[in-house]
Amino acid sequence: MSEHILDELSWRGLIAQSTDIDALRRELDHGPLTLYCGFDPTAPSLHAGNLVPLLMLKRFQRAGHRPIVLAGGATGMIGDPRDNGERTLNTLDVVADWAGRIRGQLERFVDFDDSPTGAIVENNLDWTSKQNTLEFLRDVGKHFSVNVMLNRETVKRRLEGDGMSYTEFSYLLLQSQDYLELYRKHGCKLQVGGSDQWGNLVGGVDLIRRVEGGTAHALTAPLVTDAEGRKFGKSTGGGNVWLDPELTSPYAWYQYFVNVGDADVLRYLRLFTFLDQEEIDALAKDTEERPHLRAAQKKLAEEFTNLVHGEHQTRQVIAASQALFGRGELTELDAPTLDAAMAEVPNGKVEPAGDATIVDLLIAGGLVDSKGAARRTVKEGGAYVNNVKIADEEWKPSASDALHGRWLVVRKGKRTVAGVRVGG
RNA sequence: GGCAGGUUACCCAAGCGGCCAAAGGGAUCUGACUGUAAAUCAGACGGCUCAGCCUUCGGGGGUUCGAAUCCCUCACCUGCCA
Repeated sequence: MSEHILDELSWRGLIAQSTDIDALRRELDHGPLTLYCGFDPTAPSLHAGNLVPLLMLKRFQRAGHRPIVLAGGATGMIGDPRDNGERTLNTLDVVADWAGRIRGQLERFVDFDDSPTGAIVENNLDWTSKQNTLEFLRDVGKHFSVNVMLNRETVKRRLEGDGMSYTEFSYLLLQSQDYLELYRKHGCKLQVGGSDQWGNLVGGVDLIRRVEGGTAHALTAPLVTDAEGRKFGKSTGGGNVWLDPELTSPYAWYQYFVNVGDADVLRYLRLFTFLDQEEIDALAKDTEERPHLRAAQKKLAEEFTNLVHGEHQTRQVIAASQALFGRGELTELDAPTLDAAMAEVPNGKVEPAGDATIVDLLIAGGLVDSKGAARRTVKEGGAYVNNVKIADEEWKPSASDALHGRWLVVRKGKRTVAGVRVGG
């Protein structure tokens, strides 16, 4: 007998808050339960942090339950209130475009079939757009107490700060209505989300009880932060690590997770992979005894890249990483290996190869934003070509520097690499 | 609609006529130490044809030898009043 899904979520550290968990456990034991999680199109792609609840749906599906992934085509137009101020509304076109992209990404993480556990995809715009205002105010709004809404943490903070528009204030009602809709349409009785969603989830639970007299559940996962308390999945530079390979290349994605700190890696393995306790314990031991091998980080990066970009792509980026970070000399790489590695990292080109200086190479590879920054890098001793430190701003590569006649491997600092192709 | 306060670099935030490319903190980058880790220490952190020059302090206009700093005006934000 395999372990109960709630017990698994518990040891993985995936349960932050829940409504009556014993009642939920009984429901789960009675056969397939339908559950959902919503994802608002606030960007053209999901990011790494979104995978916590998304994988949670998959875990439930594996345990014999039916997941609904909801693209927030409607809620994305309104904006969930956040602490740091009112959002700028995106145009309808933009939201629709993003919702479509995100929907495509969501679909890859759950399995669709005709069985009772086959996933369902919904978009809340489908029911929200048809609704008229009076209906909404009478049928939904009447069940919400402004007193209670004003007591929510985010609302309080916003009222003390820059205030909040009525639009964002209403967000709770929309999400609650979604849950009610899915409860009616699919018998959905569990909503999962990040712990910042708790208020929105129980809003729906209350609405279902008031309107339908039904019992529904809510379960949140902790907000994932690193050991310093920073939000998970923020790349260096502050931006998110995106699922869309156009926004974050599979190589960058892999590298991001290879570089996770020891203090975080085991937790991430529990949160983001399907490895069982035994496997994770073994990696914990490795990290303790042979930290320099970074076995846990490599496994995390491999599993996670696999999950998001597929096996083929994962093999490519691992090969590229090994080529660039391996012990061997770059000059010893054969042409196909080098070409493949260069295809994975950011790359650029210098046309009249003869005149390009190290400053130009750093720019061409996209490693720096300006010539000033490039000079600074050289001055600081952080510029390398083919793993050789370049200390002179005026340095120019000679023809023989180009590996296999075409590539210069330009590096800034210890681990940021780009390929620069020379000549035509 | 009235009154008051505010809008400074990636973020927070000082500056209130010259010594301001603009204090301080955070973030970020580089170096040292390491393990493509963390912590720590050091440096950097608008752009360029870089010992000099150019463009920035919500937008526009003005005063002045000189303005982020003073005046006018527009926009937006917040609060109180209507």
